[in-house]
Amino acid sequence: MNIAKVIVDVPASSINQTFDYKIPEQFQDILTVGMRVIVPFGPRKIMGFVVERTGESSFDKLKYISDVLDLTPVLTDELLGLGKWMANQTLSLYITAFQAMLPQVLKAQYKKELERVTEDPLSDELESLFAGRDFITYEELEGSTVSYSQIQKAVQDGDVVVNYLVKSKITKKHVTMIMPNREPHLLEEAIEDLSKNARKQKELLSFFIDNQQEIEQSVLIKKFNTTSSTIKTLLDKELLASTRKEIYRNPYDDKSFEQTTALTLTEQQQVTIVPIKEHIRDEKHDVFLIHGVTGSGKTEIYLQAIQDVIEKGQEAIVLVPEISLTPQMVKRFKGRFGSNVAVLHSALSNGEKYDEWRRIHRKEVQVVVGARSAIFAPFENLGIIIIDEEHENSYKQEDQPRYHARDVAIFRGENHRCPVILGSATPTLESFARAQKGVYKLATLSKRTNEKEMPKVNIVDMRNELHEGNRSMFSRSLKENIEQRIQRGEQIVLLLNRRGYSTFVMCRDCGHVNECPHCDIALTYHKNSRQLKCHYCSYEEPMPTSCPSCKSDLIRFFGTGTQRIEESLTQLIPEARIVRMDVDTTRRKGSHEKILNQFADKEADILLGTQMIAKGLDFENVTLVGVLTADSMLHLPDFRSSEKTFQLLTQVSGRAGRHDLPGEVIIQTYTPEHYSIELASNYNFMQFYKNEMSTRKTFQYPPYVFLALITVSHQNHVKVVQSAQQIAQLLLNNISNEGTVVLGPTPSPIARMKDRYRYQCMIKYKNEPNLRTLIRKIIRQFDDEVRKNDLLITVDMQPYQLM
DNA sequence: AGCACGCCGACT
DNA sequence: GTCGGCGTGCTC
Repeated sequence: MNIAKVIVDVPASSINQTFDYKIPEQFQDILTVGMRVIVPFGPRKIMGFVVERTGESSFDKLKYISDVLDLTPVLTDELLGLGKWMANQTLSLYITAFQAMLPQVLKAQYKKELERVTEDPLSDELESLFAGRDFITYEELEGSTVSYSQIQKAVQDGDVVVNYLVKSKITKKHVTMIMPNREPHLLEEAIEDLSKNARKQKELLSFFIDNQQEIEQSVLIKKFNTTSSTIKTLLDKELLASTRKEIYRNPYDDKSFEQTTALTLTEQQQVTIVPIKEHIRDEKHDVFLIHGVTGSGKTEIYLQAIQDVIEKGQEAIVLVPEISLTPQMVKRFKGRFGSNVAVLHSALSNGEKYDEWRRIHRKEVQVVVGARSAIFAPFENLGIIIIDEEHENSYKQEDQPRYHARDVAIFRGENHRCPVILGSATPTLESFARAQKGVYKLATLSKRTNEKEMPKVNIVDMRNELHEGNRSMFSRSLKENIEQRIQRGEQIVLLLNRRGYSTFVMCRDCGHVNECPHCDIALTYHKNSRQLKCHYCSYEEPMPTSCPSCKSDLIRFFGTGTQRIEESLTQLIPEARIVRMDVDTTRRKGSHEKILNQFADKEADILLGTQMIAKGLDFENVTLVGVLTADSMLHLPDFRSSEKTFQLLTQVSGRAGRHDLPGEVIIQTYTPEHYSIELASNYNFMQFYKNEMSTRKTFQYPPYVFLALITVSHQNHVKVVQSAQQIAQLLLNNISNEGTVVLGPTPSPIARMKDRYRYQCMIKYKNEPNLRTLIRKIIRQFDDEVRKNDLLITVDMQPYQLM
């Protein structure tokens, strides 16, 4: 077993296979499957993952592994299998799948340097560059006048060598610990020997006579109001000793969470949790879909199920959508399980993420709460996996590997024979249909734990407002209600559903719209910088003063940013104190929490924001929720737009009247008759499900069919169309089932991005067992084009964003 | 992907 | 002759 099969860190389809290496003697005992290694690959050195140990190889000129990077495997056997499965499912590369399962800092970085190996004089240029040193980096070389062939010659002559370095950017945080280095009685003697002036030294030594333990240097310095030089003197005399100890960054101070205990469950909660607990006890896999209205106590069910898992000595993964947005969620888990919880989310720094990951890896915690990628937590004894707000599309990764966390969760649940819980007030049609078919087990929580009714929802037809001369963004009813709440000292949440709606610039005379010169998309106006920016590339230009097309100066920006709403709201209701929450105001770390705390402390009457305020927020004083434009994303080219609208309206309505005060919701819309708006206002999920399912059936969309989306892009328009047509033709010629439909090629909804034209083919299929193999085969035929002519082909086996 | 190698035209 | 540009093929 002295050969290792390695997946190397080269993201190219021609390298998507294992490479065999001999294991040097000194690594024979320690090298295990799942570890990262450094291997020679051609002339350079790169990182790779060991996926198998074997005794034989069909390749006869094997090289040796150069180095081993880990003491314990970073990928368990299960995760290796998962990575392989995921790569096959999503048609991505093994190396990409493995990297996606690990924290960023474990990714290798590569450097090249030139080393001088001779005393003989080199060429003048090289000599001045080395300037007496033995090494120079390639960055220095690039900025110099030394030519490539000059180096080549020096290498050939054996005067210099090129070193290929593999660096890992692991950043461990250390503290210095101080401890006594002598028996107490010897320290006593030492105090006697010290001069009278050495007061601090004596104090320190007598401290260590009483305390034989180690103590952090910085704490010691503070405690005795001294400096590191005093300590150093004692260290030099070898009376004290010091070690460097690695510490974890703890983004949450565990002590600050008030401890909670299990609540008594309602009857509905009880009925729901019993079968889950049985599955935990019997180590049986099944998927449970908990369809529970907002406030029905889903989280308490999660917590009590996890309690069982912990008591069995097993582990739990909880996925929540973008957790930085819901500090309240973290609080609930930390409050119940304390320091037994690791938290992984996008707002953490890379170092913090790595620290949390290591706490999981070392089995120092049993629970992880986190966003999408937390599904890869390296636990080996999972007892439950929970996906809260199951319908959220942030569970789908939008770059390679394009996986859906729900699928990964179910795969892991099968591996570990443990239940997977999906929870939502508005489940996806996919999941709910599976529950109806009995594939998932459905549990319904129709009652709120506090027995309160859901807030009443009023729909305002904005067309009437317009007819009656109200051209503002606020209906009379909404304005009156806001004023009323402010008078009563209650609070208001206003949602601007901005997707597909932002502020573009248009000429009122000729209708000219300023577009990005590199992408087929209107530029967005940013007030702060007075610039027009493209959201897809980095292009920006100053706001024009006259129309570039007809020179008219009637050029205005249209649409509705939160900034504009805030301005007009202040005009309308001058006494209102408003806090705004959107991408602009939450960019800085911690600003998110700051805004929410400000609102919670009643320093503002109105919280105005985009979708990010729709989820998980819970303020007891909020009695009015207003949705400014409910239908703004209804007309996007996306078959899920009705579903997304229904979900958003239902979620945001749940923000009102969660406590003693009754809540009310006002939805403004230009299409009040649309079923997704009407049914959201009645909280009628079942009817929405039926309606939407029948449209999905008519137009053949999921869950009735599966989708696959192939996108082709290139600078040359003709080339894209040609290649996309060829791909569509190859698909058509080779599909095995008559029910399979190949649509397109059609231009993507954003037909050009970063100067590249984009065309797509959509495949709708019910049963096409060889589709993945077929697509892979077709793409391989374009390998040459991809490499030589900069053609780009991407495949999404489960598209959520059709852009 | 990234690197070496080899061929070619251009230039001191 | 020497330099840099690009196409080709290989990486255990």
